[in-house]
Amino acid sequence: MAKTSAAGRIAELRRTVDYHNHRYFVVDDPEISDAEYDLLLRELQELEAEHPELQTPDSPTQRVGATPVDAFQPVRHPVALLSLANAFDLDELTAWHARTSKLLEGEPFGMVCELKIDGLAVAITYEDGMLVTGATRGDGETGENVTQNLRTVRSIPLSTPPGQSPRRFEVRGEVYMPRSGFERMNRQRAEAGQPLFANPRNAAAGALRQLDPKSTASRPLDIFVYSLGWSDDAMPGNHWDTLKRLADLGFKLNPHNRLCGAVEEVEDYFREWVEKREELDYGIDGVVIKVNSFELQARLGEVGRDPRWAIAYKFPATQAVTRLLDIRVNVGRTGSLNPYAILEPVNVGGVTVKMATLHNEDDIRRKDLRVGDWVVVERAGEVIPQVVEPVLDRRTGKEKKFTMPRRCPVCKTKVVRLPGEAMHYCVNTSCPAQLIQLLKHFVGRGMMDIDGLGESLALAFIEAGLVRDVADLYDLTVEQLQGLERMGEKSSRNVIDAIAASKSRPLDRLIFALGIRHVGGETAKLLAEAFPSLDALSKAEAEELAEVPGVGPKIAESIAAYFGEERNRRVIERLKQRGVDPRHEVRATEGPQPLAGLSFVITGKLDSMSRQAAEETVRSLGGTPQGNVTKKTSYAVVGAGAGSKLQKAQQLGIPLLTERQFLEMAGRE
DNA sequence: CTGCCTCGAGTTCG
DNA sequence: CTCGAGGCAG
Repeated sequence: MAKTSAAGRIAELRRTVDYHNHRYFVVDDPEISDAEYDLLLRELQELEAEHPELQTPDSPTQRVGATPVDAFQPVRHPVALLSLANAFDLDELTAWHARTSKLLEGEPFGMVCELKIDGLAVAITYEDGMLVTGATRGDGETGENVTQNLRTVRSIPLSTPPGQSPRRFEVRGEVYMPRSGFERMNRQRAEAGQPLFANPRNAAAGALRQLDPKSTASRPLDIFVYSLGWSDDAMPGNHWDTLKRLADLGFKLNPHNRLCGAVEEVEDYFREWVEKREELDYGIDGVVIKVNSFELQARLGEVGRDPRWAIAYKFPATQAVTRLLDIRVNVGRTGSLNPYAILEPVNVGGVTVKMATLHNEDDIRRKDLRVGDWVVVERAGEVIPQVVEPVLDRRTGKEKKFTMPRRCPVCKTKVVRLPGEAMHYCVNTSCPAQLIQLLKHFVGRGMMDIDGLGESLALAFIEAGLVRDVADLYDLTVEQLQGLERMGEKSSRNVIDAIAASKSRPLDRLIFALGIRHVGGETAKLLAEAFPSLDALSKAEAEELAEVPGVGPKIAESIAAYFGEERNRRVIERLKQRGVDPRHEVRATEGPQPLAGLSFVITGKLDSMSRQAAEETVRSLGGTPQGNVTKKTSYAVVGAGAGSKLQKAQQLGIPLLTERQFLEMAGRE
């Protein structure tokens, strides 16, 4: 190929590759396939190899070309990267807004809201349309030169459109690692036996500090540019328009930036993202609010190192450190001894945490938790707090190791731990602790569903000696209840009525309500299908029970053992005498079954119905609702605030449905 | 025996 | 929601 035509083709290829690179990595909307892109890139590489004199540093082939360095050189920032003052609640935000209004003498001002990305701040300088330097934030004054590594981040342009950008300018942004990429990378590292990164932020920091740019290039880094650091040409007079200019120049901006007029809109923005943060493929730890006009920013100035024209509004921390005051033990319905932590009250994610479950003795030992330790408590996304780990640096040596009590804390019976099992059990079936838990279970939703009978009333029944087993409930009278604390005639009457109404619960609910070990709602349904009455079930031998699909030897043995106990037989007998003896009814399947053979996972909050109702809908139309995403899942229905299940579904490539699509499928729309 | 998948049990705060 | 454990297919 003649030299001139080669030069022409190279220029054309660079434009085309740059364009598709931008579509793929910045706009996130590719126009051509990966294979087509690779072909173009390869052609460019070959031509450049044939004509080395035509090579330029901004060519898309030159992202990873540099040789490893020994150390990073310091880079002084011409304009310091400022830190931001933090606001932690709405009051502080309101106060900031009021202060700013006052300083501006009541002049109205627009604000730009941005997500505060959990990554690393960088400053990237361009000269004559070419990327020349990339540096970390460092202390704000001086950072490290990581140009070669930043060049490998595909969403950072190596050059900007000629003639449109200032001769020299600096953009600032946050380099981060997407969660999906982080997980993929950690999986690979695990397979390769390499140490894992604790979180995407550490992984991104590690990637940026690789001395060999080839290592950086293999990590899934990305960037959101959030401001112009400085420029030697005129740029727009406010932040919002500047961001738009930067997007035009090919920089990747966060799509959720928003221009707001009133402080209420800012609060809405914040509240919106507290809720939706889990939906993003990257971590955010708050929102940043900036006064839009540069002129007003200049008038507001700075105090110390913090600009007065911007504030970072932090999300409530999802982790906190507090003191583990004590480890106590509860007795569950099955007799299991459940250790839990008493914590020095601490605010985690906006609520005060005083207690957290510790699961079992092994778990405590694995984490090496000791009474008196300072511990990290987490409440990330989920509602339930967890004790994550002890803070070993703060140990004094006075902490005490925990051992499971040898006797039941309630009835003092010796506890048993079967070989191979994680839990300790109190085997005394008439232990009062178990009775209260069993009673609570019996009356609960999904079982006998007795309205108005909660834990405190159940406890009162037991303490007053009115109830010794679940059958006693059906002998209670209005007069007896009125004798109890805080029980008037009306509420007593309601409770008695609710107890009477529970006699007509279906058989499977009653089986579930009995609280037989290993028998939950699902297994109870299977049993009710196979044995049409309580009588039939109680007479079944273990072998017969194990015939039921879904019931194996363990469950069968547990059921047989339950009905083998004299005490339980008496309770069953008395329940029957009191009219609690439902028969399994074979419900004819009716209506169309458009979802037959399909399985659904409902995740997040739906607008038009509860999750239970949605699961019931699936079942009634012939489908199977699932609790967890597996590769056999046909669809995941995604509501608001979906979390780990959504992630899993995406990983496995399970088709996702919006609530609307789901309703259409179910023929409810 | 191993590796799914499913089910059961316990769970915090307001 | 998470862990542990049971059931079952390969």
